[in-house]
Amino acid sequence: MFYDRFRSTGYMTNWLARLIARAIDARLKPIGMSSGYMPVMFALAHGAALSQRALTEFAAIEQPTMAATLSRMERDGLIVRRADPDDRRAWLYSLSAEGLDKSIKVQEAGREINEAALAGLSGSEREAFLAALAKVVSNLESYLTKAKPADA
Amino acid sequence: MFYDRFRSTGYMTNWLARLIARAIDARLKPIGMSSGYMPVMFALAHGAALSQRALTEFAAIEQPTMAATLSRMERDGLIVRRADPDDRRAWLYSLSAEGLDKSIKVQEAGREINEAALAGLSGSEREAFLAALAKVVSNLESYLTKAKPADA
DNA sequence: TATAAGTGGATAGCAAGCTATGTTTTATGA
DNA sequence: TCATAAAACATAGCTTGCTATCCACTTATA
Repeated sequence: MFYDRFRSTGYMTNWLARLIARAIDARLKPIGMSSGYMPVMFALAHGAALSQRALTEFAAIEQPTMAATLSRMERDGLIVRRADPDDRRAWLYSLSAEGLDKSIKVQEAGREINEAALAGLSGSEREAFLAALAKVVSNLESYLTKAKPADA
Repeated sequence: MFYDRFRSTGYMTNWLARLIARAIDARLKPIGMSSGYMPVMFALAHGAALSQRALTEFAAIEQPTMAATLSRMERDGLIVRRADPDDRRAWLYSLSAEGLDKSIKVQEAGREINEAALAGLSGSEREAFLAALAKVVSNLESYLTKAKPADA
């Protein structure tokens, strides 16, 4: 029997990620935001001022991706940046008044979509699912770091 | 206690999808392919000739995304297309000799990454994980189709 | 204290998603 | 039959992600 993509972690995960992003974007677009902004909104929600580097690590994305995201968020008036007084290379980002206000809507949207996603799963099924997700992420992380030196 | 993104389906799923895509791309790039080609490679692997519409449905993506993917695959010599004799609007896509040859590598890469992803999970844990993924995808599908008419 | 190495960001260029919209052909129905 | 609706594909424009590379500034070291 050949490859059943509905039983492929890669296929299903990609599909699910796109569906969730679409659902989030549908909720956030009317208030001028989108799914890529979420990690930044969460990181800065309590008034923190973080560097691009810190935000990049928080969101677990690559630095140029974060740079582009921050640039769009600044364009949209959600964040402000000031020079880091201790390092002339760096900037410190924080939420604008508008961004702080909207960060509540972002949390609501996140909770709503997560709840819709897990509908019909029991408490223990949810626990098992989230635990498996964490395990699989960790597997892939080590798979990717292991692959690099082997090539060299 | 505030939002724990490591227990958010949306966050973890997005993270996992990116990790898997990276792992796949690392395997496929040396042979001139990438993760977005996979559904098409699978759909056409046994010599089928399908329309863009059929491929779009198979891959569960939007039509313009498939159009762009097919255009890159044609550029890379993996597929050929001929006019549909029964419908002058449509094209029929199939794998080139090179594409057919490479489709085996794609399946191998898919199996390898899926296995790496699920490492350390027991048989029943894998079953539960895949079942939960299917359930959550189906939840999101109906959430999205439900949301539209409510807005109108 | 110079120089070398390392770090924070910026930029270029591409892939893979999406929505919205246009064009051509096919199908329907009054 | 002919007008209209529907379908297949193309195109524009945007977001979010990646790798590779460069510049400027800091830090470490000979």
